[in-house]
Amino acid sequence: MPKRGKKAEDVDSADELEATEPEAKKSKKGAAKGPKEKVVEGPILYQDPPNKLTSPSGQKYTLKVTSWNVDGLRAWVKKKGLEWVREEDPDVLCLQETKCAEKLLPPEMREMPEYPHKYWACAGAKEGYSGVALLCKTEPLSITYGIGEEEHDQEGRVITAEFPSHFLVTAYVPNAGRGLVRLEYRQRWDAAFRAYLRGLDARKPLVLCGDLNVAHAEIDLKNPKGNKKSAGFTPEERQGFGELLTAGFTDTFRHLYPETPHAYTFWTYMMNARAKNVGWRLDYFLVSTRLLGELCDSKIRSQAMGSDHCPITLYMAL
Amino acid sequence: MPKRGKKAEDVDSADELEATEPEAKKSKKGAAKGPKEKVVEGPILYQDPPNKLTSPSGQKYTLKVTSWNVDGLRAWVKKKGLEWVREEDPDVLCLQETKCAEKLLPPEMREMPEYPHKYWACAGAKEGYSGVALLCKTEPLSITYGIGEEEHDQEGRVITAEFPSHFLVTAYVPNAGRGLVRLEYRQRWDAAFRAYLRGLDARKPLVLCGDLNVAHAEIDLKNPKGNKKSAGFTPEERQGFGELLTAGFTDTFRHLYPETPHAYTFWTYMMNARAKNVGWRLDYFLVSTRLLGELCDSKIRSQAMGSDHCPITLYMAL
DNA sequence: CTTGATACG
DNA sequence: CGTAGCAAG
Repeated sequence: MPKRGKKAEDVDSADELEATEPEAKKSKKGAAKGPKEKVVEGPILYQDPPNKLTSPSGQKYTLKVTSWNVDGLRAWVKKKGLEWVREEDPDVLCLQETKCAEKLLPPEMREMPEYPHKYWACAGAKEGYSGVALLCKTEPLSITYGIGEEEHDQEGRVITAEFPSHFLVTAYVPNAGRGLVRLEYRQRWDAAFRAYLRGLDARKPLVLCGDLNVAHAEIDLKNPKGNKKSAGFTPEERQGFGELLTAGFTDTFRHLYPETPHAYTFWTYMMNARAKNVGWRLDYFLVSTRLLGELCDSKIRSQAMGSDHCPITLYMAL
Repeated sequence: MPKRGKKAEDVDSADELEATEPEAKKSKKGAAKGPKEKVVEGPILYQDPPNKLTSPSGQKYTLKVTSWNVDGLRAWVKKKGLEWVREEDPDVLCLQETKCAEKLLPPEMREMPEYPHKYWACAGAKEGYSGVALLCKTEPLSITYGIGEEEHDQEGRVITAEFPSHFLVTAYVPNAGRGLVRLEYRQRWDAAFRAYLRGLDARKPLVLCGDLNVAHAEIDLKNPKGNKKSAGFTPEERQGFGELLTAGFTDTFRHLYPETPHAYTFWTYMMNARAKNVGWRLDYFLVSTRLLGELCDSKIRSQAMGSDHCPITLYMAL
């Protein structure tokens, strides 16, 4: 991800550059054009297609899940995040980066009668860091926190809900950090998390959602060239994601839309990145590959504001 | 000063109490009144009288000084503090609690062609703590920083400007702290500062302004009873102020308005204290007592917003 | 309640 | 750029 104080690694045209670049650009590719024409290159936005509500075999969806990295639950609530959720009305709501101890939850969040079953995981040590939540309309058979490994379960990053037909896992995968200071730890995490998911998958098929903190392929971020050494797009992290797919899981969005570019779920707050759609796809729904017959749609709700990530929604006919 | 999380020590009627108190109050002091009358006890505000621009002997003022604890220069600039200053247009502007390293000064502050002579004192160790400034229209003969004692000169609290007829000292006196953790240090400061001022005063008469972080007498704060153990109103601090007066200096505001109550220069941001005028007089103009013949007026600009303190202005015919 | 510095992203 | 916690007032 882009670093502070550096020259916009992931921004094709920073505001400062726009002023000087155009002449050179036009002289190259606009050679045939008349000198009067003013080239206003608007940002390439992404238009999510209409929701497909049936599975390949024509079954109507029975499960709607929304996942959102809220980047601070309290600020997100103030920015009307909950109103968007009420409109979307998923059966299960998964939140990442809540950054909020349970006792400090906003009352509006505590209430939510639509979701009587609420589960919170918070960072043990550092208050206001990490943290995930899972809210359900119907009660899960069971809930577990973490992935069963001491080293990886101190930061409130994973909640697993067991339902009759499947597991639902929500995760906030550790960021490799500025200067990749935590890349080595991230690789250990990736291996442990993969093993955890394999274990679940051996019992029941699963749905995994959340901020996996990696853009898998070049198509998954605006500026792949400039970010090969940035947290979230290193070869190590990308390969970790690849191994997850190899282990029997499928990236639902990319499965359904294998060639669709400019589909991102995160934009740095810096440099007006969101307005320019200079983003990354870091948030995913992965499913056990044997669930693909039940997959209806995997959506990116780019319009929803309130965080530096946007929400994503999955429809399954389970 | 009032403490966090406690029940408004200095607030006569907290919002929560207002709802329940009136009945009891009315039955006592409103016994003769009809039951229909609704007693709306508005806060007792302070109305600063019109500026007196001449000295007792009838000389027009020649020096106008404004002092303001800005509680963070950068936030204060954003809140249009400078626009108020431009309107007030003093000859010398003294600021306390700038909380800003010189290199981080807002450009608007750097400019200010009205004040070509600008002097900044910042805390050496802790960035964004303490700090005072002195801005002049005419160049002082000399400027010194601190009070000449190592122990007391690490936090950017004093600037002294020498002019032909007088010294001008601006100070941000150390707060005794929550739980009076720094009261002992404060007493050492008071003694050292007093000695410093005595030394100056032996050379030329002086004007001292700034946040002296003490309410001298009961008239100088809303709730004297409840604050005898609060920083800013302990016997130790009050006595320190008394000794300053004994040393040959006069509190100009109180000299001119010996009986005027509800005249404050600070209100905690908490509990809506300013709207209720639950405040303290912590900001002063003291002058060498032999300058009283040249004193025109000492004003409290309670309406000026942008900080938890308001500015004060002195007019002298020097 | 509000400021600013710092950690993290 | 923006959200946290913290220290200080």
